[in-house]
Amino acid sequence: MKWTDHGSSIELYTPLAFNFAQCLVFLDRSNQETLHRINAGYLVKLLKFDEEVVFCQIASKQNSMHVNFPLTSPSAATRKKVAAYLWQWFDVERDLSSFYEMAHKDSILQPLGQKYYGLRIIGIPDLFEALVWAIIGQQINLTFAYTLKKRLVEHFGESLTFEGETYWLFPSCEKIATISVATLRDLQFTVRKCEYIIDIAKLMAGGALTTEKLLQKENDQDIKKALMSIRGVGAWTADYVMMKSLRCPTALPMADVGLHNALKIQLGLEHKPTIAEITQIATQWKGWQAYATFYLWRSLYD
DNA sequence: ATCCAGGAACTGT
DNA sequence: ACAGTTCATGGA
Repeated sequence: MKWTDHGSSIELYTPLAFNFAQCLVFLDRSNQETLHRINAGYLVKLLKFDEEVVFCQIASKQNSMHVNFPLTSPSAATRKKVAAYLWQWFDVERDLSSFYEMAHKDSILQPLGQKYYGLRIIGIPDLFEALVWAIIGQQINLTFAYTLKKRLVEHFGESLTFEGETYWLFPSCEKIATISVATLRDLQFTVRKCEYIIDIAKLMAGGALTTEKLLQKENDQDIKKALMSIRGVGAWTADYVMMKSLRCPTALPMADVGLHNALKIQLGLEHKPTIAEITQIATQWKGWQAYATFYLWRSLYD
């Protein structure tokens, strides 16, 4: 991580193949998003580390992201954690040169690699948030998924209001571990999803499931198996979480409807491609399946 | 109305 | 292992 701690602000130095504006397009894809906000080109996000809430304004500069704390004065240790979070969130560490090399030779990715050059996979560093968001999104349209997430966040998350706008933190697993299925049902989650989410909250609150434990596995197959052993986590959710939270570059959520739609559009097909066709197409993406998927998702927001 | 949505568990073969 | 069914509700 390359950064400077200025005390009242911090600065993260981003590589050439990094485009903040492209990342903002993805971050701005829903007007129901409650976990960050975009105001006149800068990004606002609430974070919390060790009981310390941090209000961050993130602006893009020439070769850096500049982060201000207009409402709180985080400690030096917390400033470092903020830097690490943002570095993770935007996948800044990743060297994309071989991805673009591959994309250049792939007829589908070639135009996307050029158009969205510098776009990073916007992650979900918090494993609990990633799992819950994936489960919420199972088999419902994205608009409704955002509605459900908003309800969950606004019922069980912490918030902070600044200049008339309220900013939210995703609820902790400890908090969700204490609520009942009936309580979640009231927010119009299905009984199954209530059970999945509360069970996972308990697993994580108890320390049985952590990012560290998953990353200690021998290989990605073992990580996927461990995730899929959790009730409510199938292949799609496992790959989604590996892609967005565990940062596995080869994760490929094969059953993803967004991926199917993007491919249909990019290939000019009448119908969505079959799993067999996608498997065939994806052989080109070896090592970069997650980035290929993300660039295709991005193509849905032009 | 009708189809489908950033699927997964369950059931029967 | 594999295919069909159920869950369950809103968006377009």
